[in-house]
Amino acid sequence: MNRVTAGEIAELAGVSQATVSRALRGSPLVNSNTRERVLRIAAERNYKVNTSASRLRSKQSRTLALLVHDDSEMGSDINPFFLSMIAAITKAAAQKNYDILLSFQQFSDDWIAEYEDSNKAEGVIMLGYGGYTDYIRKIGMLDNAHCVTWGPVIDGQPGHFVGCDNAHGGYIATKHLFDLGHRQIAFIGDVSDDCPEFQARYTGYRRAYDEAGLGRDPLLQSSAPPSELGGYEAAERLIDRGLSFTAVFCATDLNAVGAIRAFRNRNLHVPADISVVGFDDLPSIAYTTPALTTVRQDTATAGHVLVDTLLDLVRGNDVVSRLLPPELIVRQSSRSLRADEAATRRTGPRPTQAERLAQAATRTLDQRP
Amino acid sequence: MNRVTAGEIAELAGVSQATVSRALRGSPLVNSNTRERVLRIAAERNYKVNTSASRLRSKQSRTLALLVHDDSEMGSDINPFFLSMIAAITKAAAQKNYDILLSFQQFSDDWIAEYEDSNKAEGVIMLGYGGYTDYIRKIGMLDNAHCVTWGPVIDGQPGHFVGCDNAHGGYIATKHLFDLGHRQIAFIGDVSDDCPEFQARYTGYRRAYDEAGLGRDPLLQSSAPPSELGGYEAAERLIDRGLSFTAVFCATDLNAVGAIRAFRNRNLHVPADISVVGFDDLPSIAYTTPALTTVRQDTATAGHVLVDTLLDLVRGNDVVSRLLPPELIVRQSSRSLRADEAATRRTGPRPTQAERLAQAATRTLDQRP
DNA sequence: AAAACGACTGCAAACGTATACATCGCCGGG
DNA sequence: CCCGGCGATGTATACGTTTGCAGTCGTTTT
Repeated sequence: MNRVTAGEIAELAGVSQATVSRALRGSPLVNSNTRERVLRIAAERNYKVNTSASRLRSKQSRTLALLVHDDSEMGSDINPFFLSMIAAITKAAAQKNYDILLSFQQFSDDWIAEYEDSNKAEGVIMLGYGGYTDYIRKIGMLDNAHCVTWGPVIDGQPGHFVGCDNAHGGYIATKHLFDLGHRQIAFIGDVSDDCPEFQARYTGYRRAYDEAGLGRDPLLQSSAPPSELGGYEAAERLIDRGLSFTAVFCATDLNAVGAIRAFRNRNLHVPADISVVGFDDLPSIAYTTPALTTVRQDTATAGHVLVDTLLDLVRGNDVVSRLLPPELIVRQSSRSLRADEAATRRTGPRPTQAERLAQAATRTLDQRP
Repeated sequence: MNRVTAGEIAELAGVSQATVSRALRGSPLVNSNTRERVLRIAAERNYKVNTSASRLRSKQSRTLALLVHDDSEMGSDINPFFLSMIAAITKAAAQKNYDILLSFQQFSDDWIAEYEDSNKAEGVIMLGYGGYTDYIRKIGMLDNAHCVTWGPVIDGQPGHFVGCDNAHGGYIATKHLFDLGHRQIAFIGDVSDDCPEFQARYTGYRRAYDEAGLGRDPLLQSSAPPSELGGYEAAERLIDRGLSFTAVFCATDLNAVGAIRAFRNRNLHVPADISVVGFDDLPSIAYTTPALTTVRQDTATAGHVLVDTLLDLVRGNDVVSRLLPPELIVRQSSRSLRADEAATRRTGPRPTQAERLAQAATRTLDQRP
């Protein structure tokens, strides 16, 4: 720890310690010559402001706490999407000269008080508590709590939220498939009440259907927990229903990867027989074959909005929950039916996708976990 | 921020502020009845020690800085393995009552001074600077710097390091393949001087070969940058060399995923024709088919060791760089040749793996990125 | 010429805690 | 009966900064 103090710099510069403090903080009160001299000497001596003293006096910590939810006791890994969010938030905070205090502790009632009352942080950003709405609601009740949560934005819900516009994401994903010429598009995803995000994506899917003016067979929706296995099983159920469909929108990339595996097992090729679109743009999903068309949440923007919103809250400004627009990332897993049909006209008939789908519906499964 | 101070608690408890401080910090000086009363009142009033004041007075921040390397300007994502490390480090620190200050800033010379001199943190843990040995060397020169780096541990290198025993990891991975009956085992990975980690894994691979007492064809080593594409291309080169091999050890899971894709393209099945073992146990790699046998670095232990080492350094204890034992995670991507041979004896002859490999060597590639 | 002003700067008081040192009461040994 | 010692508490100071207030000095206004 540094032994050089503002007092010593003051002595060297021939001014008072107060002037040193003002010069360093860029106060307009100090003469520019004086400021320059002080800054030069401070740099020479490698002086750094003691943040503890500064914070004590100014009563500001210029620090935000970041609480990341962690299921790892329950076996599941931390959502890899979070790494991108954590980095984005930290960088956004750094741009505003705020530090980030990281924690994976279990959430508890007085967690926020713990950090704010002790002057460790001015506010808290919560990541991964989207499903824990009951907890969050409690926090929302604390009017004086400076807390912003990344998660589903629900009208009228107390508290402050920033999230991705999941409905719009579901809409553009599904519309993309319609634009490619698909007419029967299935949906795989968890639409239970616990997961407002997935419900919203489903809502967007239906809106795209409505807009296309096509009848939608409710049996094309297959519910699945947000995991690879969930997607696998949901896809099998879809096939076994014997319905005809040429594309699937999956509420999360994990579902999509599982679905693709299920299709492959039934000898259905992606994207030749079935186009698949996912959601989340999980970084490592890029390693799958074929590369997955998906909906990305722009984490850099999310980080900035989260930090800005929290700082507004801290400063007592009015704050509204905010929805961020997602972005479609087109990769090879979805392809145009129209180009397909043209090709078919040129090359003559081949087994149609419908025939292979019907065939798949009666085939036995190969071994699987 | 809290308005309740130790002085107010003192008044309510009928003691002096000093006694309150002592009671809260568990000093043996204070009578147990008094302590109990003070603690009760403090809890009632929701009192939290002001850390700024505490740190100013005690000159200890009870905080560690965590600097994570970030290439993202250069397009590549942050290594997902880091999320697990970040969480482990943060939890390990929390157990010692230390906070973690997170940063993805560009590394700079006075970064550590910045944090230590300002009393923001007592030390720094660096993640992802394994390749930046020239930078790290500079840090190592600063004797008074409290800095521990996660990365390759090289004898005689200045500075303090904690890392995985990559040589042993390469050894157990390769030995696993020998134990399954394989005799020709290829190696894919970056063995350039820039990457001591990968060199060490290669060393372990060779040690296993030596121990097996088998001649090792140097052409079975195919160099590859640590990416999926690198693995893909390296695997193609292996096939095109026309050598015979039944297994591959890849220096990183990314290479392994690429190699598996290349094999599939050449109609070689994993693990039926070729067994593959990776390294890193990247969380999302679990979504590949088949699930990848790999070598895991135990991040929980790594977190504890990093924190303990850094705290030793801070407290002036002697510190030695430490190697952590990796662990083999067996999944379906590697299988026993012996069981295979037994099955072949039962079911009669089928095209041998060698035949398919030779066939693959002459086949043209299908389209690829 | 006095007064008012503006641009700087210094003085000194907090901020809330930790801790060295002083104090106090009490007990037991000499 | 006194004194040393011990356990428990109080007193007072220092940690290094920020900032309200007062002061200085030179210039402009009346």
